[in-house]
Amino acid sequence: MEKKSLEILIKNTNEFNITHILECGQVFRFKKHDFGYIVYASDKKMEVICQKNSTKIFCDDIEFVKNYFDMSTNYANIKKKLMVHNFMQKPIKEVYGIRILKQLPLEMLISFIISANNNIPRIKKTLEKICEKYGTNMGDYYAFPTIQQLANIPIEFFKKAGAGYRDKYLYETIKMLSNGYNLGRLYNLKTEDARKELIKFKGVGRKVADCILLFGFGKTDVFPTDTWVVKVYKELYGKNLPANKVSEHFEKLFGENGGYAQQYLYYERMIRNKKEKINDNNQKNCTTCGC
DNA sequence: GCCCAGGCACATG
DNA sequence: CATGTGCATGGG
Repeated sequence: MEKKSLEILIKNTNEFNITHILECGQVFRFKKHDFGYIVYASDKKMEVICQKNSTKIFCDDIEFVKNYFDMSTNYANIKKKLMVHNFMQKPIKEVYGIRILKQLPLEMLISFIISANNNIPRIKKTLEKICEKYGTNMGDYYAFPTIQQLANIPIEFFKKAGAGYRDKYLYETIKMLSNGYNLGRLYNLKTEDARKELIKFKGVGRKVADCILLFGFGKTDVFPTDTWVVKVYKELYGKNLPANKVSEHFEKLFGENGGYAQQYLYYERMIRNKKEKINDNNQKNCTTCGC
């Protein structure tokens, strides 16, 4: 019983670049293929075909796709506002076309608890194992587990899946959820109040809460600060500041567009590090040119 | 072996 | 309020 697959065609512009959207660290359940990507979100699967001038997305629910990729927001307008600040120009030019995906709050809560002091490949692997074992079988993929399904997971499984010491944070958080905590209520709270609520969960501090607020609840006035953004601040202002102070600084500077600015700064800094590493390795391995 | 990764909980000044 | 420490685990 194959479901009918519908198609949406999106022109590649400075406001839509599928690689930058997926690789900028806001989403973990996707796989790269030679034709493009397959993206899994809540209980949906999206097949992304990359072409020269456009991107095709196949899914059985086109309205879901439009909402997921935030297609009703005017990104050109947002970028214009961000580029008032000179230091934003390079990141926006380098990693153009980022959009903030509208993801499932439950999936963000679990994903970003796992993300703390972790690396992206391992975060991906851990989430994949959880979905494969406990998510609903959708035929050729697995949905993200519901609260009821998550509540069936023994704590040992989280460690086996690679969550490490975060196993107890996941277990405690899921217990709170299955005892009736209403995550959806946070949509209607002001950012500051919603953040206080999220920090009540084990394994959720300021940074993890801000990622959930931005990627799960669409609160674009938050500016999540991780180790890379701390480096960005150091490079811009010449001094180190604790992460919460860095967040406060940029949230004041960018206001309602802080989340968009953060994605550009975070991703550009991370890409730059990756390039530097490759250069270092090339130098080490180079035995012929004497460089 | 070392250091680091989309930090947090917890203990202590 | 601020600062310091331990933490599972895999990759470079």
